[in-house]
Amino acid sequence: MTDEGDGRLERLNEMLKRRGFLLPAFGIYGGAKGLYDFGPVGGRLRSRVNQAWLDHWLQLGNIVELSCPTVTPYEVLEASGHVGEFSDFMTSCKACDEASRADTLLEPHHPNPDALKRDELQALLHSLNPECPACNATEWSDVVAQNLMFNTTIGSGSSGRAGFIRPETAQGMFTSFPSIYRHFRERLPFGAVQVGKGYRNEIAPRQGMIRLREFNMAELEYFIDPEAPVHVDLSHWKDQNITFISQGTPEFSSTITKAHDDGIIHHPTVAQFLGMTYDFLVNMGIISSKIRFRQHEKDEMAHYAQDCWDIEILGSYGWIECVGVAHRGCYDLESHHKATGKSLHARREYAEPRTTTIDAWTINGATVGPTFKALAGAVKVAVEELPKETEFPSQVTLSTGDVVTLESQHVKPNQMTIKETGEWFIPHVIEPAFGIDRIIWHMIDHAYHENDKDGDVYTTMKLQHSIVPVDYAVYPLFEKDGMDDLAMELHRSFCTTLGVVSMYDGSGSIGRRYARADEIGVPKCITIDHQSLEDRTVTVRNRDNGEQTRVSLDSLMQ
RNA sequence: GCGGAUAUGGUGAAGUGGUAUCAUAGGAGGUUUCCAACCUUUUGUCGUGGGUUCAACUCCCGCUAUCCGCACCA
Repeated sequence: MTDEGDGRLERLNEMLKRRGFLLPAFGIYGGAKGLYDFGPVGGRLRSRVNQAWLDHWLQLGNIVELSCPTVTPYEVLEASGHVGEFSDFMTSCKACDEASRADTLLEPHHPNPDALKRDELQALLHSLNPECPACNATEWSDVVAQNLMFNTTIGSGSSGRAGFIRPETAQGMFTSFPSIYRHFRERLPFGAVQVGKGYRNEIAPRQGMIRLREFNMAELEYFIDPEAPVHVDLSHWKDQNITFISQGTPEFSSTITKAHDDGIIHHPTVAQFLGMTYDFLVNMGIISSKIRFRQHEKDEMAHYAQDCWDIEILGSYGWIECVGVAHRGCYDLESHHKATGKSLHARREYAEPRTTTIDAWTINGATVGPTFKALAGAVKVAVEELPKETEFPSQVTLSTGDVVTLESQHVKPNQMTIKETGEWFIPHVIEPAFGIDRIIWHMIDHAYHENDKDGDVYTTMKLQHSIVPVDYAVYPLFEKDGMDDLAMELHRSFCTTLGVVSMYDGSGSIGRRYARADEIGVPKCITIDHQSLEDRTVTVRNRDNGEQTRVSLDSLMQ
């Protein structure tokens, strides 16, 4: 086998271009860094993976699909924290105007300038005055954050509004929370999924499909009541051994079920989603031994996250993070709630209504007001805290420090019963976020097989049948004697069947056509030969073992 | 972003101061009753902008992109 041999990655990339899986975008203009086309073959593959992903999560039964805009107002991403965090700190030389990264300038003077905050960088820059690499001057402008999001203006001219092209799909689902909440009759838990594009203006996109400036992502935002008991059956994953890396531990093998029982995975829903993610990846053809779950270190996690896992896949570029499953707490909804003042709460009804009986004193507004004027508010608070046995007149110390004497005319008995049937809270969010491009890359990487055939490399794409770009290739053995007509009839029949992709190929020898089909992973090739003309039977060739079976044409056309 | 290398048909590569070669792939025709066969024929190329020159794919400079390190990486 030449599977791990030298140059495999180069041959794979060359094939992906030649066959139209993946190509540099805008190639006739020289290409554009970090931007890729899914070509004539890859386009179909991508859309099938997207659909498979949606179908997988919709199985939960309480999930809706959303599609939110990529163009997003500035304020949304400011509230979410992206404006602050997706940035590099830049400064410019006052003499020559050359822009430099502040942390880079300070590298000779500080052990770890990356870790500094903007103000610290600026203070250090202005005290040390490093030389400009371009002109050797030592005067620097204030440090500004240069954002890694693509910014844009929504609308034009003076009425234009600052915005960004979204760096993730999640924010649209958070800002849609009220309508999702209403859709689900105000009953948690529920979730929203979205498959779409995200954009990050990376400084250095690298490694083909691994770091892109425009990428396909798929996210689920699952909203839960943090106090509600969770009923999740994790027994489904009790037998699958998976490699884990937990906080502060070396690699070890366990199952999702056990990792949750051991308290390594903190939340049962996180465990469930890790299991569902594992199932999805394996269904897509990812080799199970090349999947591992890595838990974020405490200092690696975003401050609001309660638990966070990367699902990494081993491929030609090493271990690559392809999915993240994060328990984000109430951070996102709370942030948008604070920024807008709009309610992003859910209601939790008590099992039994809680009644509070008050039997004490309150103020008589008609007399307290004129008597105490500005202090009346503080008087009310103080009076309502007095025990029922209090006798008047009475001296009371207010929260302001003032001491007042209350006469009986200032107060009146306060007797009431308050009944509360529930309370409002901000739901917590558990978010599986998938990098679809990275997953597709690894599907291809794992499906790509090279065999030695008469000294040449013979390649077969052993993609899962559910997501292959082409389901059937239909060949006339020769394009004459009516074999071509019969093949075209079968091809047309396939094409009119919903969800089936068929490819007619009459060019070249039959062996060459099989080889072409193997290279893009067509599971079944159907050949019309002379016998077909007599008895309407055809040969069906299996991609993975080359075996041929003879079946009736009409059974295929149904 | 820094350092190094590279950029020639769809793909992979040679090569030269006088508009370019090979393999493979693609189209057409023929042959062949099933795994990249063969024959004929055909399509298509020097990343981009500028400079030097009678003449630049070739030399020089800029840009863009790619690859490898480093750095960065939600």
